[in-house]
Amino acid sequence: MQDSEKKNKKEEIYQEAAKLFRQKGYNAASMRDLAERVQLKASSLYSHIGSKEEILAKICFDNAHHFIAGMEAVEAMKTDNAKKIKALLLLHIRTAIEETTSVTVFNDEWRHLSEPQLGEFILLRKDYENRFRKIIKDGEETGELKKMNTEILLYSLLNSVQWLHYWYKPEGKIKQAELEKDIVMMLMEGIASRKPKNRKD
Amino acid sequence: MQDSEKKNKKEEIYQEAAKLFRQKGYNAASMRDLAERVQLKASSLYSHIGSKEEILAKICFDNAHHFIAGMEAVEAMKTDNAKKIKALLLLHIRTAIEETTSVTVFNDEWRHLSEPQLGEFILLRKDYENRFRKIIKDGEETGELKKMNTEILLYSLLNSVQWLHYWYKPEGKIKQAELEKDIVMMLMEGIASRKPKNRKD
DNA sequence: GTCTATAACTTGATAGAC
DNA sequence: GTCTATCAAGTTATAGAC
Repeated sequence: MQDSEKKNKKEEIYQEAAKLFRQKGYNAASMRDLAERVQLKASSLYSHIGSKEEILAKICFDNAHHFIAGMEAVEAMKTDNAKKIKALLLLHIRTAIEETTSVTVFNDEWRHLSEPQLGEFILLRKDYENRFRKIIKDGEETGELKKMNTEILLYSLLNSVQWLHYWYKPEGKIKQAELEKDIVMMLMEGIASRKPKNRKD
Repeated sequence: MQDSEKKNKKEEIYQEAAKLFRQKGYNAASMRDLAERVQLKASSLYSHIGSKEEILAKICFDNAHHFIAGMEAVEAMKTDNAKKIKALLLLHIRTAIEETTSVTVFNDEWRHLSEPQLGEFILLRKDYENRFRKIIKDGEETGELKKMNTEILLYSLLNSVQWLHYWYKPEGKIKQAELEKDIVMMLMEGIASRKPKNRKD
């Protein structure tokens, strides 16, 4: 089974739609556009899918559940909070690399969902953020993390890894291992080099 | 002159358009929408502006020039590179707070520009990034910055401050001074607290 | 400058033949 | 399941009266 050529048309539509939504944005992407890319007429799409928004919803909720599953795995880890945060950063980095297209749509286009799906999606986001916030707060209490505003810390971390797809090209020069190492180092220890001012050792 | 009420209609249209583009995204925002908000019929808008895209272009290029002007000021500073980077972070933070709406549209909606404006805009972006990259490289050479991949450092810094508007509310609890202090500290020195393991002083 | 009317087009989605 | 034909609604923008 040469998986790249034929296989399931429905699957092909979903994948091509994600690419299209990513390239043009949800609203600028038309069903005629999409149909052409899967070599169908626009009306034929509706034998496979229910509506344009159904495609967007599937992409958004699949990714939301993926991140929540990752969060559950991290919460179950028996380690300190700093390691849990590192694990979450890696979850974001790896997903951004392995599922670039769909995670981009998830990140950028979810707001074009309409109610009641929009509300449900926002609840899932909030749930994820709350559980991330809990780990940060625990880390602050144990003294693993610097004393600073929890919200600033939470969202600065998220921002750093949530928008990777805007510049990182998996096929480019930077390898995944280097990306993971440097981002984690930078966020945990900062960009400034330790000043060898009062060195003793 | 009660600046909030009457004044210039053209100015009002631009400001309201920025709000609308931010709320709905450029494509989902209609000229009828916009007209209603400035209490005109859609056709009357065209006595003040040339086209929908002209509004988007103005927002995008105004902001691009603002950031490039800020970059020029920083380049002219007679300080080390770490301080220049701090100054650029503050430029982003302050702009995000003071010009939330327009900087959001600038950040999120520029890709809906059409050629040749799109190409020109991308050149301005690249120029800004190149000049930022130069400061980082200088800082790496002098040993002010940790040794890590320059691209990762550049874009992680930019990501952290470019997407502030997604969570920071100027009218919320966190004050601007705290935001500036914590973000700069976090990026320069990381989130992990110095371990008091081998303390000597 | 603002309006009504409308041109010219694109949108998501459906009906029904094959 | 795919097609042609089409609908109803929405889009930006213009023409021309006032």
